[in-house]
Amino acid sequence: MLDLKIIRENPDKVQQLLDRRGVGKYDLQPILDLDQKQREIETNRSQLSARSNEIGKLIGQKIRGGSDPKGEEISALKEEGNELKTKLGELEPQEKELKAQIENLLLELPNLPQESTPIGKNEEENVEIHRWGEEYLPSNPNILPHWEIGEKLGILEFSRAVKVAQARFVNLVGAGAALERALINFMLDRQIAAGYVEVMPPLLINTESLTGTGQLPKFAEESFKCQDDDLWLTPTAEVPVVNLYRNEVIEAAKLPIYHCAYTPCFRREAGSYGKDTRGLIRLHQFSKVELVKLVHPDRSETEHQSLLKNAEAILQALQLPYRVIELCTGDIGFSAAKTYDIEVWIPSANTYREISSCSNTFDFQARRAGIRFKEAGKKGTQFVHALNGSGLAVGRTMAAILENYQQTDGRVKVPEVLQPYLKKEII
RNA sequence: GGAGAGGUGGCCGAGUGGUCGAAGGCGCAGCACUGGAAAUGCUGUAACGGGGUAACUCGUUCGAGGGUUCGAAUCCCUCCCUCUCCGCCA
Repeated sequence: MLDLKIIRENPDKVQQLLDRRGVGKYDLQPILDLDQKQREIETNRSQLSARSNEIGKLIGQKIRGGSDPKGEEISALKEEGNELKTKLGELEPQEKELKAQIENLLLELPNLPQESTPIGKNEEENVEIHRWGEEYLPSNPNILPHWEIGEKLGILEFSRAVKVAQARFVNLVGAGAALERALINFMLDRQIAAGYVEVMPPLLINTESLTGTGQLPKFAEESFKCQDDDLWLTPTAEVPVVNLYRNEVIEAAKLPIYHCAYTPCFRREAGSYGKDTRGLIRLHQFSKVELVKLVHPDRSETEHQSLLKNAEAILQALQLPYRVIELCTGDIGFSAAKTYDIEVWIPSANTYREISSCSNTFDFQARRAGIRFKEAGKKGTQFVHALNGSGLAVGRTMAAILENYQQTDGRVKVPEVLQPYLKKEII
């Protein structure tokens, strides 16, 4: 959520930054109008409240001082109090309604792109930052797509998963299931060693949590919702993990907070019909190890860089070629001010595909979720900066391994760092 | 799901109709003492919103939302959550 005060004080600047996401997509004027009305009413209402409070105190004092509670003096004050109450009874609901309208509009506004986020209309204008591991590009010219080799090896079952659930689900068998577990453990072990504290949050999460991180109210169609409860299947661990601290005031000395979490993630993938219909790239359920940081605002850019490095380290250890791109203003997510995507080489597609997204949301999520910190001796509180990144998407990592490590005999070599986990050198 | 008890400031905890934004403690900050520190003493210390350059000032907030009253942390209603006991269950 954007700071209403900043919108009010710099409407042109805010509008200009929002326009970088797409001209004409967001209009601040309705918010400014409602805000002005709201403040007029607030000024008026608080004056009446002040008098009303004064009367209340006065009556108490007079009665204690020996005035007749049924006498004329007290009755006159009560009368005035009642008149004020009638007026307040009209103003209060108006003010409340205006505040709710402003809140609703603010919740629908995306984050402001960071100044340094490259300006662009869509993904075509993202900027490549660097590539890594071209020496590991596979030389085998006859690589089968991962879903074919997976089914051949009997470790991926798509049609049986469809029978149990529906399209875009997979069943992992034998070494497939073991590889998934190995990847999860390997990723967690590495990130724990890098300083992240592992958490296993609830996978069913409430509406307030999804609102706190920005998935709601705008993107309700992206998540699975339980019919009889106010609970949704988590689309990413970012949501439960960031919301662990919702409405908390953290001591500054406790920052930064680093968490890693393995969770299954559930996404409806509405609107992506026809894209990546085969394989592990786009499923309704997938595993992911997520990194979350809550940090002091002064450190957030440094922390963003190191978060990216932590995600990259996994691919380097697995010796999978990848590139890092910086998303342009037209492609960054709703809550993000700046995002780096890591894309891994997928030989069958002859291209790099997203395997991690590392975003700095600045105070956008913290303001929505009420995550603040207090510095000793300083008055008031500040919002933390919340950052998140995948470290990494497990299914896509498996896809990359099944292809990049595919041997000419149709078997798949196990990456060296995974061998201790899998207790196997080849699948 | 049934019965009972509870939810108060960064934390703990007192407070059953007015002088309560709320005692006391912890924590934190400043000062004194000290070579320095600890201990001790004194002082200060809620958040959010409006107005004001500022000093400051007005309002809101005691789980959430309604209600009673001139006046609610305190009384009433609904909901959420926590704890104890019972039931069910991996």
